[in-house]
Amino acid sequence: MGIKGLMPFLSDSAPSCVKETKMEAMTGRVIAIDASMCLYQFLVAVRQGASQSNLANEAGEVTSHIQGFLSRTVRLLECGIRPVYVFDGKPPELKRETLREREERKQEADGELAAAMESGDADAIKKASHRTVRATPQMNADVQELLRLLGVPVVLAPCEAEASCAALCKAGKVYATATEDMDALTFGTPKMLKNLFDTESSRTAQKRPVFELTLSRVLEQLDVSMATFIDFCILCGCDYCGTIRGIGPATAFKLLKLHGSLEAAVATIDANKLPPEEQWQISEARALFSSPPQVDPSQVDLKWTSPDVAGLKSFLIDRHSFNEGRVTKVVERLSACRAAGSQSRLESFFTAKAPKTLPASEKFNPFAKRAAGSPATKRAREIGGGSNTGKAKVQRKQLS
DNA sequence: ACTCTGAATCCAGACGTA
DNA sequence: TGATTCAGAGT
DNA sequence: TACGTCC
Repeated sequence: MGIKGLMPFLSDSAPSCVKETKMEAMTGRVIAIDASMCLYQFLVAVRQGASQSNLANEAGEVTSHIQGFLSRTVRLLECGIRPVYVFDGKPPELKRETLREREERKQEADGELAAAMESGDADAIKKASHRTVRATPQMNADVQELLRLLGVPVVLAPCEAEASCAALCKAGKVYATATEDMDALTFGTPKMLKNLFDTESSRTAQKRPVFELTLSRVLEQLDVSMATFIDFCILCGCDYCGTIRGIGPATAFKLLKLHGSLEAAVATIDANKLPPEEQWQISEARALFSSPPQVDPSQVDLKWTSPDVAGLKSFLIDRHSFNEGRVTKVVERLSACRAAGSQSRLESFFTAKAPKTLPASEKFNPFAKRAAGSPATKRAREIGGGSNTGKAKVQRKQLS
């Protein structure tokens, strides 16, 4: 979920916070990853056959998530990235309504799935089954065991994973948080990576680059404090409050600039357009974003160790019916990158990156008129890091 | 006229082989 | 669930 | 690159 419409808004209004990069550029870095989100994605994506069923072991237990985590993690390690997987804890009370709605939709999908199976409509089965996915405690335990065997650190967040990722990043324990969820920024992650796992797959031809977002640049170019940014995100719409019809990022930002505080901005809105009281706990949402329950980074000891080969084989082959030959290959890949695993980045000499201040002229003005005329203004994908020398690198091939 | 929101729609991993 | 596209409401 | 397979 995250913050409604935040990414397009930042691309347009604070382009200097977005930098294009590649996974290969992350070699030697420690990256925090929202494990619960990965788990969900693997369950949705790793499927097969007309019935779109998950992979399963001989006992009939789903193994899609194990397959997904295994191959992705090996890929990261081969790339010299040191991943830290952060698991969700107990969801905050404020999220209750969001979770209730989500569960409601899943139950609807359950019904649709049953109906589709009845009628044998393969297409409908496929669509409905993707919406009925639920991550079970057992699946979380499976993944944690796998990661332990791989020698990759696991962090159990007390509450939202994104909040603990942010804490680790603020403390300098990780370089960035890799997530698709924009509220990582709202939780205060200094750096986040978006699309890190996008594969250069063929079909869609839309190989999006990895985006590196820098929170300090967001605040600088939008010319707001962190507190105001949090208020802005709440007004845009987040998991913890309802949304206000007719208010999106652009309007939300103008209102905050005009009136200073969230309360003052909201006071100018027709009262019966606001969500009901119980879904509009502004100050509670604000508190959750600014000081959420999170791990204490000083208590977290991150270690990457050699894999427990025997344990890994037993877990994958005996317990989960993986093919022995394939597992052997995975183990070989792991030991191959182990040698390169301790490599650290050798770039600190060059990157004495001067924290160049953004010229006032480049600060976002929400009241300025848009540059008219340019026909390509529609979706200006200027994400070149704001450098004015940046030629618009338009390399999009539009066939047909 | 222009901009924005919100509903509708499509899609969702990673690997190896041919 | 997110990204993208389109229609229509709001300004 | 396109497509089938992983369990």
